[in-house]
Amino acid sequence: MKQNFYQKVYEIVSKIPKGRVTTYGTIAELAGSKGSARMVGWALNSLKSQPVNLPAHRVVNRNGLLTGKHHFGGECIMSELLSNEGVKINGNRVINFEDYFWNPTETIY
DNA sequence: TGATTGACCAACT
DNA sequence: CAGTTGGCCAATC
Repeated sequence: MKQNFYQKVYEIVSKIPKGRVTTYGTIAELAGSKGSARMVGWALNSLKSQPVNLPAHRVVNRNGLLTGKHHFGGECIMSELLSNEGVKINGNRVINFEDYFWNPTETIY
């Protein structure tokens, strides 16, 4: 069975290593639709009602900004989680984002 | 079924 | 610098 966009998103996000972050656009691209970064957010949004536990806090926007922080149930939750894993956060942005950036294609291959 | 929305991205005004 | 527009695709109303 072909994996849907959702399925791919879940798969990729669940594979994000601790202390790393990735972007919606990258996930969307790997999932098969580059322009569908919004769908990634949609998928993650559905996670709130699902029994799975994906590190969605490790997914940030293209600029390394924590755009989804408000959807974690709080404004500090996302930054707290990331900083707890070793990812330094400056307000709503990941410090040294390029250095923390995780490329799914390298791990999933 | 049609219209709206959505945790984005890029470009333009 | 802030606001708008177009694009992308699927879910929800």
